[in-house]
Amino acid sequence: MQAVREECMTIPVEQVSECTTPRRCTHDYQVSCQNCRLGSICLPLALESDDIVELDNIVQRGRPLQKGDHLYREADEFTSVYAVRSGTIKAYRVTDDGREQVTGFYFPGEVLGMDGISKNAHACSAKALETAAVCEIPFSSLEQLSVQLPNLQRHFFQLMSREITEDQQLITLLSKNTAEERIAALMLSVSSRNARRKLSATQFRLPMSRIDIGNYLGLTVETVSRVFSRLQKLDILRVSNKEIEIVDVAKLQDIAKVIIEDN
Amino acid sequence: MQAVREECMTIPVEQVSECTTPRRCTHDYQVSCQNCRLGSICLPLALESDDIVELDNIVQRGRPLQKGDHLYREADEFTSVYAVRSGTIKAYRVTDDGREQVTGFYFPGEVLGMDGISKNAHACSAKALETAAVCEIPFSSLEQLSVQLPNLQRHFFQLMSREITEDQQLITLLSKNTAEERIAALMLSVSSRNARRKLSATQFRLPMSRIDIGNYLGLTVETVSRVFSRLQKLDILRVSNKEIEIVDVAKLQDIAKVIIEDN
DNA sequence: TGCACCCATTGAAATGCATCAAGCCAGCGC
DNA sequence: GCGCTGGCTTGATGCATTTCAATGGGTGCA
Repeated sequence: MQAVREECMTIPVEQVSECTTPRRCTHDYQVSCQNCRLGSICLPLALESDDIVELDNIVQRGRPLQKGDHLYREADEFTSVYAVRSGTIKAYRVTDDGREQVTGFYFPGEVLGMDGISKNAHACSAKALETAAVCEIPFSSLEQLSVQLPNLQRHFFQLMSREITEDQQLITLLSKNTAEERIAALMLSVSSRNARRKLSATQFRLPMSRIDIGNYLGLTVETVSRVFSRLQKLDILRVSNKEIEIVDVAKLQDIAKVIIEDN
Repeated sequence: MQAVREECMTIPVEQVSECTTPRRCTHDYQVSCQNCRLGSICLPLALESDDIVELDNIVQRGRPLQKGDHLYREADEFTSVYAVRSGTIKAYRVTDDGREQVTGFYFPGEVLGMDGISKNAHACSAKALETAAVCEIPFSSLEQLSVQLPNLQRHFFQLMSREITEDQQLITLLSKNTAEERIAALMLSVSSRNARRKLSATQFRLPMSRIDIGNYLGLTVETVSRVFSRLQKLDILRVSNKEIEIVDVAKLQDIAKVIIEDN
C-alpha cells in the first residue's frame, strides 16, 4: 500500500486525480470537473451539468506540488481559492513570536484559501505535506459566475459556513478537551473524511507529522506520542509510525465524545 | 455613565440604535440602513446609496431583545443572519457532555448567524447579554439581492471570511497562549471594537460575566479573576467588577503579543 | 557503508491551571 | 432591616501537560 503511494509520488503527472488503487494510476492529468471522481464532495456539488461546464472553464489545473511546496503564503495577495485533488495540504500561520499554528489539514475534495477574501491577502500559509495536486479557482471568476449561477453562490456560501463551523468545533476541542479526547477526535475526523472518499475508515496513513498534529491540537509532540502509545496499549488504535488502524471505533468515539460528522 | 445605560435599558423602544451619549436617546426605532450610525462598519459598507435602499428593504427590525432572550438556538432552522444594532450578543454551543462553549461575542455593527448556512440550521445558540436590538436579514433575500448587487455579494463573502480569520485567531490563542495572554488579547479586542464605534478605547464596561469570559477563553472563572487581579496589581488594568480601565496599553499589548487588528 | 538529520518515543521533573473550598459583596424580595 | 442568591475573589492542593533530556529508528546522501 505504501509502496504504491511511493510509486505514485514519482509519477506526478499520472497521480493528479487521487491514486488509491494498487494498479498503476490512469487518471488524466487534465481531468475536468465533469468527470472528476471528487465531484460530489467538491465545488460542483448541486450544480446542473451545464453549469459544471461553466465552472470547469474557470478552473485552472497547474503542475502538482511537491512535498514542502507552498501553495500560497501568509500575506500573499489573494487571487484564488483552491480545491485539493490529491495529497494533503496543511494551512498554518506563524505567531508573532515565531511559532507555528496549524489551522487545518485539507484532503482531496476540500477547498481552502477562503480566509484570504476579507483582506484580499491570505491570512495563513498553505503547504503540501506530500505530493499534491490542486485546482485553482480564480476568485474574481468565481464571483462573476456566482452571479449567474445562484446555485454556485449558495454552494460557496455553504462552503465558507462549513469552514466556520469546523473552526468552532476546533475551538471547543481546544478549550474543553483533554489530550486524549483531542487525538481521538482527530483520528475520527480523518477516518470519516477518508470514508467520504470511499477509502478505508479504519486503516489509513496519516499524512502529517506528530509535530503538525500537536501543533494543530495545541499539544506538544511528546504528549501526542504518549497518547498514541496509550491508545495502542488499550487496544483502541494500532499505531505504526504514520500508519493507523482503528481497532475499536466505539471506544474511540467514546473517548472523543465529540460527534464527528461527515456530510 | 452606568446610570445612563440603565436608563436606556428601561426604555427599550428608544435605545435601539446605540445609546452612548449622556443625553436621552433620540434614535428612531425604525432607523433605516441609510442613516444608521453603524452603517460604515456593518453590511452596507461599500454599497452605493441606491443599493443601500434595496438592502434596507429586506432588513427587518424587530422588538429589542431583553437580557437572556435568545435570538436563535442551536439546531433551529436557519432563515436569517443578524446585524447587532445595540447591546451584545453571545454565541455559544452546548457540548455533548452538557457544558457550554462560548464561540463569540457580537457588538453593534457586527453580523452573526452565518454558521447556519452550511446545514440550513444554526450551529450555535445566540443570546442577549443585555438589552439588545438586531436587524434581521432574511438569507434568501440576501442571496437574491447579492445576485443583483455584486458589491453586496463581495461584502458578504468578506464578512464570512472575516469570521473565519477571527476564529483562527482564537484557535491560535487557545492553543498557544497563557491565561494572562488570552485575557490581555480579549481586553484589547474589546477595546479596539469600542474604538471602531467611536467609544472609549481605554474605559468600558464588559457586557459579559467572568464565567462567559472564561468559557470563551478556555479558562475557569477563578483563573480569569486571578488574572484580572494580577493585571491590576501590575498597574496595567483597573478593574471594578465589569468596569475596565486600561491603564497601560503598551504593557497590555506586550503581554498579549497578538496584534489586535481593527479595520 | 556510514554519517547526519529528522522524527518519534520514553522517562523524570517542573509548572500552570483546574479543582475544591471558603468568604466577600451587591442586589433584591420579603 | 434581614436573609437570600448569584457573581466575584482569594487561598490551598492536585493533576494533566509541558519541559528537559536521552535514546532509537528511518531516510537521504556522500
